[in-house]
Amino acid sequence: MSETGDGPGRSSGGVAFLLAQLGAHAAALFAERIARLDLTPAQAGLLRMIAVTPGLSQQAYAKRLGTPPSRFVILVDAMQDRGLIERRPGQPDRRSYALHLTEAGQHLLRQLGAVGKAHDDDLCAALTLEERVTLRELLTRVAQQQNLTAGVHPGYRQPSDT
Amino acid sequence: MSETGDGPGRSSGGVAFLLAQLGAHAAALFAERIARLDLTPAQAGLLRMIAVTPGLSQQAYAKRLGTPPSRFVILVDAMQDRGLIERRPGQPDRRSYALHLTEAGQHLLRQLGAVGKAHDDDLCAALTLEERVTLRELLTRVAQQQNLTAGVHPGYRQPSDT
DNA sequence: TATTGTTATACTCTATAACTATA
DNA sequence: TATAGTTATAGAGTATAACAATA
Repeated sequence: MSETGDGPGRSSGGVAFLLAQLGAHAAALFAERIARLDLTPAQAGLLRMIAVTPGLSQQAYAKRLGTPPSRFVILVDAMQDRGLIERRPGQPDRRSYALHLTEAGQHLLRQLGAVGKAHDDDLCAALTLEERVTLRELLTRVAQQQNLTAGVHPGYRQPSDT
Repeated sequence: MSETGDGPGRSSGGVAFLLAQLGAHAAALFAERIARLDLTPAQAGLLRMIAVTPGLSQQAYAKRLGTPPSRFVILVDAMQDRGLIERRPGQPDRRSYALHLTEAGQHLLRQLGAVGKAHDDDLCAALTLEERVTLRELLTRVAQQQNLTAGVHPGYRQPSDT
């Protein structure tokens, strides 16, 4: 209601603020939804990443996700224990493992896709179909110009307080 | 590049994913910028909140920010030590303090406004002025429909891994 | 007895770095 | 000697709950 001067499209927030606010909201809502599939956002991200590019080494995935190897191991452990992914012995380098989805993992991935679609629909409930296409197009352009690689986004960093 | 079916405006990400990705990016970039003013996102948020609605009690602000009182105290301490805000004895309830910006705090707030504007401009570099207005309008509608109170957004929750 | 602000404590999450096994 | 994966440890950040002063 009471902001500074009106630049291009300001007055009640600014695009950056709206993006941060809606981004946090979307992420929180998504986490809530996939919790019903017993998945965390990180697990869902890895599931999708392996589906898109299977057979890489753990380090390769960890690097793409921006996760340190130590953190990545427990992520893989949990998903392997649940039978969602498997570690196949590396060829020819026996130090490394190649990660692949199991049958169960592929099944869960399909469920995840449905959940993601519903999530998207809910979030865009305020928009017409045309507006929604427009929004997606604008956001895509911004993301590209900002050099954000499609497919993965970094886990939210916690802004410190002290 | 390779996604499931194309619903309304899908194919390379979906609106929700783009929002989460761009939101995290915008927040990280903003944190970086205001670090030059020696401010954390939480501090910047409080500064603005006090500017908009001065004289409330600590609990009132803490509640609005969704921060537990214990966390809020150290936030206020740091900003008071820097001379940005002051605690005035509560009237008539002497248990509470009323928070206000100091002269220095108001000065920093103006700088913060300039930084925020630059941040917004950078983020929207890919868009024309018209497109930027459109984007802001669409995001505002979505935010309203999702019941997000304008002015503050919750500190990003960390999605757990294990 | 309830409430404001504060301090103390315990817990979660994360990354750095030591370790092993292959190369 | 260097690298993939793993484990151990320490640090930061968070919230819960005990505490003192005022109502």
